[in-house]
Amino acid sequence: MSRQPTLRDVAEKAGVAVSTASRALTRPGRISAHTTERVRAAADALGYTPSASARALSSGRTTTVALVVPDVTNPFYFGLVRGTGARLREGGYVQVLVDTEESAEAEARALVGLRGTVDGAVLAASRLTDARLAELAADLPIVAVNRTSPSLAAPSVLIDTPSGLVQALEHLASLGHRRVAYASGPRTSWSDRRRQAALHPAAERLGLDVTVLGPYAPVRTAGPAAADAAVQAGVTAVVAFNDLLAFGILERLDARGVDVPAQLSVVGCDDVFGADLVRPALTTVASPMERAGRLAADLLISRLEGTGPSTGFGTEPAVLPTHLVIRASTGPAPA
Amino acid sequence: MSRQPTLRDVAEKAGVAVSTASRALTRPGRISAHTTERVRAAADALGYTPSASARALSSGRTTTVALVVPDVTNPFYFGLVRGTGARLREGGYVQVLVDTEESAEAEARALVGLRGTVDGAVLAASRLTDARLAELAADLPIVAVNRTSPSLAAPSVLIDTPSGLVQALEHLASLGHRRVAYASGPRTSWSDRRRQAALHPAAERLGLDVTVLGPYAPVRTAGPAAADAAVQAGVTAVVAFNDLLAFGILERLDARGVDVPAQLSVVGCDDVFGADLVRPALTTVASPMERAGRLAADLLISRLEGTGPSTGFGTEPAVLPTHLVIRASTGPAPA
DNA sequence: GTGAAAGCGCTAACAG
DNA sequence: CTGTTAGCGCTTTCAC
Repeated sequence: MSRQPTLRDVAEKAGVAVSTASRALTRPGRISAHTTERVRAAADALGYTPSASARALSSGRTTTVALVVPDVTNPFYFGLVRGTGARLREGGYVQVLVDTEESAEAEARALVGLRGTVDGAVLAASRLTDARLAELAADLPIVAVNRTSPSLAAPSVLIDTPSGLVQALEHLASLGHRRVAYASGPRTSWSDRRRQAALHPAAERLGLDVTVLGPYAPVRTAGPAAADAAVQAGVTAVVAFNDLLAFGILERLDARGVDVPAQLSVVGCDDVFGADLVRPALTTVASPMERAGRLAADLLISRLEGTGPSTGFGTEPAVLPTHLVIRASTGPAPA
Repeated sequence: MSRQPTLRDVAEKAGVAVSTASRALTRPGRISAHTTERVRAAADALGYTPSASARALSSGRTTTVALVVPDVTNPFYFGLVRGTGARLREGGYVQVLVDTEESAEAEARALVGLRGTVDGAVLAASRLTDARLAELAADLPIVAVNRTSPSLAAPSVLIDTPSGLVQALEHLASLGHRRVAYASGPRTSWSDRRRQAALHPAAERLGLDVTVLGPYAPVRTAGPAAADAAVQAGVTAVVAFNDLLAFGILERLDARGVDVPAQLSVVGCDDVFGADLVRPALTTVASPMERAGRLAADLLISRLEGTGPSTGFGTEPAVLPTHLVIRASTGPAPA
């Protein structure tokens, strides 16, 4: 190939002005059918494909949006990826996924770098400080998922995991458990704080004695420590910050010969891939991630296209309900 | 904010020409320390961030590359994502992930849409036809992973799963198995054909009787059918096209009360997340996906920067070895 | 309905 | 070392 054909080449070949060619290709209404046809023909005779950056530079729009996640390989985000992807595709946008590897700095860098490359972004579990987030949101339309803050000038959607945890507590209480442990997540985790805040009042109401263990990293390898701590604490049930942690707990318990659920019940959070693969299958709080993704993309699109509920700014976060999925890892409290 | 500051604003504020500002910001060598400092100061006083599309348009470089996968939520690709991501970051590139949802058309569309947005792309398990692939590769530097073709004018890296399968066969033979089944993948899968081709000669050499079952979709829900077929075939071991399928087989076997590995041994492929989570833990062929990712990114970068082994074109595919991970799902053949 | 021309923000020669 | 000057390929007024 000598050189990618440009719109100019197309126009020349069709015998029209570049502006006409541009219109014919992008706004098929205002040009005569005949001309449009000629241009179209010339375009694919030449194998013409528009330059994204040129188009972006002159129009200010890229029709692509970013989904920024802390870790693409965390199964928790799978549903989100699918949900935003589906809605975005319907809206004619291309989705690009950016992995920040749990780093606030990488997240900020990506967001800055993306300016001009994407029309907007959906931020999942953003690690940014409120201030930095607000600052970046001023430059790029943003929708946050599982993250919000008073100062945040962007729509957000929240997964109501705290209420799911309360359901888990009720479930355990109904099985006769009295002493349960909560294997907490990272101290810096906003989600963990929300969960703990919901846990204590519910425990009180249900007459449950809740011991907080941890904090633990939300990964499988942190499970053994949590399992040992739970056994030590003498509880009959343990609720984990997330499924990954619960997987590790299950493994350790198995290795120590502690029978689940006969001696100890285990509850996870998120219902990720694998939760029904482990033995015993994990009772867990399921989040409607795909719905969350669709909703987030929806909010972003209406913001981008000026449609929808005014600006969406200052709106209360959309809160999505979760539900408890009861599997084999929970059972009656030991006598 | 009224308007994003441009390089021009920075230059004005610093009292220099835009070109000087440009150089000060991007090539800190050729400008006096003093001027560079002034420009830098002006830039962040204004909160200047360069426009990606303008830069791309005029320089022809975007410093971002795409990783195109059939399904981002398939754990098989996790290592790849990490590998390319790491190498790309080291090289100063931004990685964007594109999910084609197993559709050749979406893949082609993405690739065309990406032209001008990315400098190149790593294609994992491309679904495109040879012709279409060659055509697109002419427009955009591409490196293929687990896909190659005679006509392909792009470097490629292959995972040598076939040899891993042969190791699995040897393992089974050494355990006394004589009759084994292969639960095959999609008929259109290039990988499956390669695997079958390796399977038969090895089986012959080892004196194994191999029955091919399927084809099955490479998903967990296809497992039960495969499990039933294996039982019906009267084999003592079954090797699955991939781990997902093996998971489904394990589940079904458990449900039917068939003891693994006492009555039937099961081997998977890929060693994905979850393989050591299931019970019994799955014996499987592990692929060095992270290495593959690094290598692919490496090849792409040297192609982009004109470094490395000439063009890399016409090069033989790089082949990466796999190894068998023996866990609890395989054992001695039943007497 | 169609053409001419003016940039979008930046980089890259080419002069000094 | 720094300023001037062209564009990169496209969209978009503004005329005709």
